[in-house]
Amino acid sequence: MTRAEENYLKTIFHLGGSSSNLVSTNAIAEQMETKPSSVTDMAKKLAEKGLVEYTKYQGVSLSKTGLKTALSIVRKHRLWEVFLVETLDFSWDEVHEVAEQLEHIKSEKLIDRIDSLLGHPKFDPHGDPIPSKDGVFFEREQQLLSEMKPGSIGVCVGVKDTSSNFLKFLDKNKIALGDTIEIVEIEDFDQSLTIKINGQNMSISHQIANNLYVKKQE
Amino acid sequence: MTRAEENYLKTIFHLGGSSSNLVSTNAIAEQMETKPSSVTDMAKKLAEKGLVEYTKYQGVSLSKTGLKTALSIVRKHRLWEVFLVETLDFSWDEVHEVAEQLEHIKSEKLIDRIDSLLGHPKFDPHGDPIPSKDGVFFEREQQLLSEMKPGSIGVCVGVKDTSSNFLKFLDKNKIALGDTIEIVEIEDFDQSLTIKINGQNMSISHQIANNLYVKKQE
DNA sequence: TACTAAATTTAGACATGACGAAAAATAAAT
DNA sequence: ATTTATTTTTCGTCATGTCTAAATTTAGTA
Repeated sequence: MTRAEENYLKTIFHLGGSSSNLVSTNAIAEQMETKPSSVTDMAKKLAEKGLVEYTKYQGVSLSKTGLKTALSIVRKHRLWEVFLVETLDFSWDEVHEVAEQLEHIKSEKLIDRIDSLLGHPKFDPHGDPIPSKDGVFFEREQQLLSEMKPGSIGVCVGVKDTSSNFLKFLDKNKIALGDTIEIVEIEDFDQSLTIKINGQNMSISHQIANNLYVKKQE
Repeated sequence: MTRAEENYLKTIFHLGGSSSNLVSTNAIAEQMETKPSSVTDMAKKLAEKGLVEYTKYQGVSLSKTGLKTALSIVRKHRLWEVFLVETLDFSWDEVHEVAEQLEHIKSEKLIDRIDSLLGHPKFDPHGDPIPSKDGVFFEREQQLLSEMKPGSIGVCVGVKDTSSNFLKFLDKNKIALGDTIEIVEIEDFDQSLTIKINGQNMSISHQIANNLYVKKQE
């Protein structure tokens, strides 16, 4: 399994291409910052190897083994992110790039030991679930903060955008995973929201709310 | 800098190709388990980039920047080995392969943090010195056990052969770095030695003694 | 339904890194 | 000094993964 192949599988997974759900060549190309023609080439190759199902002009989806492989890479990526934050004091906006490299290290023993060292974490620093060794993980019930109604209360459980810029913004404004957020008001004009967090009211744009996952409190 | 280039630089370094000392194409090919013709190709490329000096039919040696690069890779390799042993409980015969992969991870911050976490170790699990960030390292005074005379005493400080087989043999026979070894006798017939270690006499072949570095005690 | 626009694939090309066979240079030996 | 053997290089080829330009298919619209 080459690095390129692994990256394609991972991308298809992130675009939702599991359980016969088709992902378009264009979508993959855009996500990977490559050209559609390159994606077509690779789609053929992965289909040949039985890692994806591919029908010309229709798109690709992960096969059973393709999904298994993708999950193992995602598992490694997320565990390394936890390691970088917990053990090496990286901040959550610095870990992605490095984890992109570390996820390709081939050693089952290594990732198992990292997993143990960290106490078998269930979520990465951005709140994304970490698949278990056999590919099981629980997609947490969550919704975007932007989908909540005024008056409702939620706990911040994850971020959609993991760009350094967005994460630094959250740090600067003292918004962290685990914080409780109450929607005070939503502005009709621009959908910006007033939220109550850490006992204080603050205003955030729709775009911010659209990239924060919360778990609704009853 | 590609992975292949890094591996060539590392190999040239290990074959002693620094400070204008020429290393032959054949030697590199053998060490890397590749063909001399491939080495020639890469030698040209590295010379083009100013990482080695290369004269046709003469051999290659590392340039100043080539040496610097090689040292940084060796540093990473050895620090990762320490990490695997100290933090993740790998045994010293399991670390090489994984470190061969980890040494290519590109993140200065990562390796600096690993270095800190480990307390800035000076030697790797096989006794090889770890270059500092600016490429300085002290080659310890050492000699092969096979070069010692009967009656002399030394402390085991490193291994020449780092193969899993050899290291497992040492484990099995309770020979570890730091142990004091006295040469009791050398057999004329086959150069096998009787040594006193941990208060007990044992016999080891010349080949074993030829792969153990000791520091002579006065 | 026919036409256009968008998405996708094909075909030819390139860079990297490796290989084998044959040619060239160096080293060794008579 | 000339032949022989060894080392090293050159040359053509191949696999991987990418790209551009052109051709094809699909989808959308009049």
